[in-house]
Amino acid sequence: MSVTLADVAARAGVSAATVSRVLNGNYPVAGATRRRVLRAVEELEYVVNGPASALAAATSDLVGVLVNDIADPFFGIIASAVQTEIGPGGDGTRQKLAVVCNTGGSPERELTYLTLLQRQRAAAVVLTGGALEDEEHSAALATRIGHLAAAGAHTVLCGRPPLPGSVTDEPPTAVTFDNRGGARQLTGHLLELGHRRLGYVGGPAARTTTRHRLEGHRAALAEAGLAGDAERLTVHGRYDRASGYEGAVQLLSREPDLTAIVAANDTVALGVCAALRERGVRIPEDVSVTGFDDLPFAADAAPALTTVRLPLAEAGRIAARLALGRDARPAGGVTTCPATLVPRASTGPAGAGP
Amino acid sequence: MSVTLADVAARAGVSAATVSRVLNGNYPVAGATRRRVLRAVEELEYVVNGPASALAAATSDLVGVLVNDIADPFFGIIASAVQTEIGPGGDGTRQKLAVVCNTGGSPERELTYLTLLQRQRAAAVVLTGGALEDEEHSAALATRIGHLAAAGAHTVLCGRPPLPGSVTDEPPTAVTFDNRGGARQLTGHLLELGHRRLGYVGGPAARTTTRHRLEGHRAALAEAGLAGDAERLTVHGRYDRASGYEGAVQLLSREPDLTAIVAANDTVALGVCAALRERGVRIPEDVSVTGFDDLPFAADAAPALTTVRLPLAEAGRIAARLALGRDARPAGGVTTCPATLVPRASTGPAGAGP
DNA sequence: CTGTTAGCGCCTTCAC
DNA sequence: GTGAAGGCGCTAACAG
Repeated sequence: MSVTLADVAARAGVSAATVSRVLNGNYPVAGATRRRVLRAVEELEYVVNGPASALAAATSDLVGVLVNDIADPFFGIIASAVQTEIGPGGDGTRQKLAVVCNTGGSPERELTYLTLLQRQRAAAVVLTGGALEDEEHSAALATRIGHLAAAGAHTVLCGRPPLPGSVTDEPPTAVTFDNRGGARQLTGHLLELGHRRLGYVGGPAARTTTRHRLEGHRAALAEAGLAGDAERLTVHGRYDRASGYEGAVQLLSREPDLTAIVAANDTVALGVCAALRERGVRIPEDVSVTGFDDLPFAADAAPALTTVRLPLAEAGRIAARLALGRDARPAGGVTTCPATLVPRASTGPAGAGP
Repeated sequence: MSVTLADVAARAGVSAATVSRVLNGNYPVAGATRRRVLRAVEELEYVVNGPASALAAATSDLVGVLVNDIADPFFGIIASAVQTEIGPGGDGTRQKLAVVCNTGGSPERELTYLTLLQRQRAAAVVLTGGALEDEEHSAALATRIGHLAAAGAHTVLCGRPPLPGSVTDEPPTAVTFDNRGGARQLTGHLLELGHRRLGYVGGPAARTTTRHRLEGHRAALAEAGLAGDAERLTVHGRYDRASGYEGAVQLLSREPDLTAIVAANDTVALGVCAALRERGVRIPEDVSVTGFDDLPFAADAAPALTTVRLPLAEAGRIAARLALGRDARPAGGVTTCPATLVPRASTGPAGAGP
């Protein structure tokens, strides 16, 4: 049916092995021979059979990228960076393809996809997004990652802390964000502006990202002697706009005198803003609002969001290089990306509250 | 090294063929046998070798998704829908994996990726985003799609018009957006508000999406007897924020009395808004601004963007089903998704201009 | 530098 | 309903 290596070999008057060598460029071949082979490839419009070569070589050109939801720019930006790094124009290495898997934040799907990637003999895997904090799941994850490693695929965590790691194996490499530090700075910024009653709309409980950001927030509060109310002024939700809306409404009913609301991320912050606007609360005159991540839309929101910038693309790039073994594993296995406070119009001096 | 079909077969006391049948569920196997096999699979933690089965079966579980840039929510939303449709929870069919390819809008990369997908023996391909209007490229594209088809992979265009199509082969299926109609409505809305001097910041020239939106705009203008100025008041750029910014500046210098600016899409519109804001031009009191696509951030921009909603997720879903052959090819091969005007705060009655 | 020889692990007729 | 056997197209030693 379709043209094979053997066809090319016949046409070029060489053996299949030689054609393979030319195509993979990992073995010396005489210039003239190489040219003849390449011409035959052209003429026959030969296209390598990926599965066949993956079978024989026991590795494929696929790189798995697990994300919560690729429609969310947070993940889109990371995935885009990964794909750029592994894609065309890369150094000598073969073009790799990114297999994007939406887990929807579900731990089971995370495991399922890891197995599916193992089945494909993926060359590497980048596992993004905050992790569920659950012993059992972590263990299951470690097992899957171990299987992948056994098959030669490095797994790199991106945006999640390193796994506990068994005693024998070295835990997978991780690229993390300084969520704690960023959150600390952010709340510090509000405190400096004179805010004393701060609400917090967090992400889903039992997620590393959620916890770290909340910890940073609490740390800043504690430093200012405001730890007492923290618990009462915290609500949890999902990382979406609706959660921000609901969270703001709830916080306002719990504490009508709030002068600031810290949101789990930019998207949640938009929901918070929407709720406030609907109630005629001015931002930031009455209530200041902050986001997290500094996604592209944050600068264009109404008002422009004060937030914390995370170098998402950079992290994706690093994770990809690490996963492919292009860069050496850092000591300790963890690379931490800095978080930067970005003050904008959504925060201002503490006023009287709504 | 790793456990194979044969190992499972041995453990279950059956032949490899039987195990294969159980795993693929496409052949009758006695209940007891099936259970024994499944147990052996569990016990051995057997994971199918994807490349091997792809080689033998001459088809893989991969579905290609070509996008301009997965970091752009426009594409992220479509890709997410595709991935959801082909992913877990699907009907009986095997879990498929999405291979996301960033073309960056480059025609060469588009071709390269198509070939790479052919090499992987992809089961289907969804080609999103506006197309370059160029005979030669269209022909090359048609050829590649033909090769893919020969290998059993349907290609579905999503968000781009059907390819010319050779005489012999039927052209690939397409899911398109009513860009022309949407643009017509949008400009009609501005005209109704009394605007007469409208600027247009378009996307890259020679792209179908760009042209269709511009045509809709011009059609509305012509209907109102305003075709004369259209050419002079149009600038082209990329589909990004910076282009919107530059475009607005340029338009304003060409025609200081503009009362409305129509942007190629929401992202460009944000750039336009930023430029206007910086110059102290009020939106919409002085100048109205419109976007296109209705991406999630449009509602939260400052001010909320009047735009045209495109059912992106729906389109992605449909394209995926068509590509996998889950749904029948519609008559004519083209499914058109409607575009809906979404009036928000960024447009208002025509004032005196800036 | 190039050809020969074995598989890689699975699917799929074909028999039974 | 199940087993046996051949081959999918390529790579990787091993010779030469």
